[in-house]
Amino acid sequence: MARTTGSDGEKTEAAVREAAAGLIARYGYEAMSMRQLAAEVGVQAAALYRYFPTKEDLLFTLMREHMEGLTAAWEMARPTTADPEARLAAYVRNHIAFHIERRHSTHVSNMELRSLSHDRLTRILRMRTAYEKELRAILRDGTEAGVFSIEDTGLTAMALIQMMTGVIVWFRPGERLSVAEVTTTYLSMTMRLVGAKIEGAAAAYSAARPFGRSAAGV
Amino acid sequence: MARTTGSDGEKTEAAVREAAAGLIARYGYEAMSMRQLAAEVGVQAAALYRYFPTKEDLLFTLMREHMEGLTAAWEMARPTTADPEARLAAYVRNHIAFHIERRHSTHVSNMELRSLSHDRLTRILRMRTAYEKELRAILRDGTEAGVFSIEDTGLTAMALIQMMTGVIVWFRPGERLSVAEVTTTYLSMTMRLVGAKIEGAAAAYSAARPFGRSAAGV
DNA sequence: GTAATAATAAAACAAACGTTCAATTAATTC
DNA sequence: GAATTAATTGAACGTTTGTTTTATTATTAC
Repeated sequence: MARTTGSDGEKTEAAVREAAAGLIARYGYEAMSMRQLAAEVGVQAAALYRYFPTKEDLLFTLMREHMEGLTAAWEMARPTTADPEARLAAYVRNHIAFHIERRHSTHVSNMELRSLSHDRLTRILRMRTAYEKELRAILRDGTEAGVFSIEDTGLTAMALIQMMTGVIVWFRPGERLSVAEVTTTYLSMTMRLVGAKIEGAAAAYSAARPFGRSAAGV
Repeated sequence: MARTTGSDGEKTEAAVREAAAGLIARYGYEAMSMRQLAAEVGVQAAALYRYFPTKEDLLFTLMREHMEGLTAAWEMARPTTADPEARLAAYVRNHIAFHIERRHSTHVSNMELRSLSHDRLTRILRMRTAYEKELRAILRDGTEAGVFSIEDTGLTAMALIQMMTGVIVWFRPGERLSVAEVTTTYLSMTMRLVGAKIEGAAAAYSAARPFGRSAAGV
């Protein structure tokens, strides 16, 4: 056989991306074979090469789009206010919502960096650094304004990001806690961790913002 | 050739473990070939099978010994006092020290769980759960005693562990910060995160820290 | 309806994989 | 010093890997 009835390049490519993210998240990049991926999509392995020249190109595409999506989400969510607490709350909300929503690509982007070529690794890390820099700026501003008490901005930023991203390791939608509850708790922990001066600030923020991305699911 | 001069089973096995931890941490379990590992050790691939029947046995051994080591280290470090703050401080210190000291096997144990068979995965996860349970007990005791203010014990435990273990992602010995400095800062962050009631409690525990109080605001 | 193009299948490739086996030599035992 | 055991090599096995090539069919354009 050859071209199949109803076949469509765009649909196939999208199916490949989604299946790849799922398989790599579950089994790992090296462990996922192109034949396994093709079977998941419902095509032959050779068909994959119409969309991605190599396996690594596929991996890189997933990672690049993950980082572009994260950056874009933050640019949408970033508040205009200069208030460090409000900005930090927005950062936490956006980060958790995005990563829970895209668990698979988050796993891929965090665990499979070592499978990228040097150049591509550099490109992904540059995007990641730029994103983290936003958090450091918030922490620095807050410290200088006296609303946070932080010992080391860079170290605190890393600790916060590890803590927040770690949600995807144990969080499963539909279990004990909702996304909104998790986000609220993480927001409180974050505010205490950075020593936010105003007591109950976290609670105030979580009460005042029932919208936001998908945080309002309950 | 056959047996080489000065060859010793115990030494070779130790060399295999160490080289395997390093290679798996750097390239991943699936990406590391037995030939690559053998070359690192300085033997032929077939020689590895004298010590580990399969590649997965090797992985499992690394993980089991990592968890056994972590458990043993905590049993040594666990204080006899009932004071939740002292116990939490000891837990944080032990966790960070152990994971920085064993970066490679930590990477292996955290990233390669999916390559274990079902039974072995269960065994490793059981050990891990038991270790994490200790932290939850401390947090619960502290909350009941009124010295911590925590919203969700289980969630806080996961957040803390992710935060602490995340150190190995960015920490490199001999760079900007020493192990002692990192530990001190993480201890402060932890105490604030759990809402330790006694103001300055974190500072008290880190009284011996080698740098100033609000040193790095930049 | 016919020509052009897009999408896929089927088969094949060399390379690399984990693992096994027989042969061989070093160290140990008595 | 002969017999035994421990440690390792070198070659080979059957699979599986990512990828390429060629042929074939569905869809689109005119």
